[in-house]
Amino acid sequence: MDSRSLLLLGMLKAQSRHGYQINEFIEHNLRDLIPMKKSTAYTILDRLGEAGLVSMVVDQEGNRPPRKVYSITEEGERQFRQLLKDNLEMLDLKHFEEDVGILLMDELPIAEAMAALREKLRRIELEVNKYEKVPHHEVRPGVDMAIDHHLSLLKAERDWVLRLMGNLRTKTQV
Amino acid sequence: MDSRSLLLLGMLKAQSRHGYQINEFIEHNLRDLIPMKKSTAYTILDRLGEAGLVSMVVDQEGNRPPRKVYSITEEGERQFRQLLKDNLEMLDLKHFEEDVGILLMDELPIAEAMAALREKLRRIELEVNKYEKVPHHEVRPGVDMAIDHHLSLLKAERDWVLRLMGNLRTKTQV
DNA sequence: CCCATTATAGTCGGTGTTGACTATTCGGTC
DNA sequence: GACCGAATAGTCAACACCGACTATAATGGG
Repeated sequence: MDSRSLLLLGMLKAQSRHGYQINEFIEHNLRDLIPMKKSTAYTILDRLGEAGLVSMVVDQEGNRPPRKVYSITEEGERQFRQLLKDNLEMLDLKHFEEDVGILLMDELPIAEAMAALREKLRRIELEVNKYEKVPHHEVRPGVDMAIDHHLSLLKAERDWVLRLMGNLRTKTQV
Repeated sequence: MDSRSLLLLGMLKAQSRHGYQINEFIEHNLRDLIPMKKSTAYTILDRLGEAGLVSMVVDQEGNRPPRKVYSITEEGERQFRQLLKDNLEMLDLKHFEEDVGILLMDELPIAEAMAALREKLRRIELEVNKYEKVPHHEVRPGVDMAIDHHLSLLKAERDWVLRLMGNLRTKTQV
């Protein structure tokens, strides 16, 4: 996925880091936004290295386990810029696993479907509350924007489920 | 992915079909909603067969290539019902590749970022128009609901991008 | 009569991702 | 002084999914 390369290049553009730092940052700051695991990060770092977009030097302090410090190259910065523009233009059409349930909903008694949708709504509310309580992120203004994005779509989902439940209710009464 | 098993079980619950029919239906009716490819469908059908949730009989007509007709079993129907309830309750938290770009947006001159966002907006509009023109689906009312779902979220995305562009514009003027 | 298309069945290798695992050193706690 | 957790580095097998490929028979257009 290109967005993962973009993320790593972006992190290294801000400053060179060693692997542990990179994975720490992702785990602590981006966990819900872009879940990328350690092993994936290492794979992609290798690939970026082979492509000459990042370089790596070993940094040994005393007897400590050595750190491998990754930096972005000039070619990497060019690529980064292009990837970033592509990403901003991109409309990533998602396919929703939930739609399968929607599609087949009429195979279930309405009462059970409604119960399931109520549960879903509860989960959405929980998630909305969680994100609304997240404090502002100082270092990267982008983090706030991404969270706002998340929230907007969660709320749209909530509204849609509410509308759907309304429709089902009137249909039952007919 | 469980939703793919659910889809196949649901299709076979409505009626037994042979592999070609299944893939045809998905390709013609669900292409944008749940993009599942032939090879994946066969893999999952095999797995469902091993688990005893579907059965298969060969149906040879004359000299034609034989058809393998898949049917749902009783155990399959039980599983289907459970999977459907799970799916309706599910809140599938998506991770948005676009958020990587949002996150790193401040690495790009504002003019370029705005241009990219305008392009993105254009793509959203195209997609909205496309879906708004899709006629009602007679067989499965669920298809209409799923499309409505899609549209709701697309419009939420559009609104969010518009808001973001508004923010950027005022920020530039400060 | 030939050829392209459609109806029918898959298979198989490659890609991206992850979870679980393995090492080593240092700085504290019991 | 023994032991645990955090800091540091990865590796590797397994999984889901897909794209490209292979086969055969009937059918219809030229």
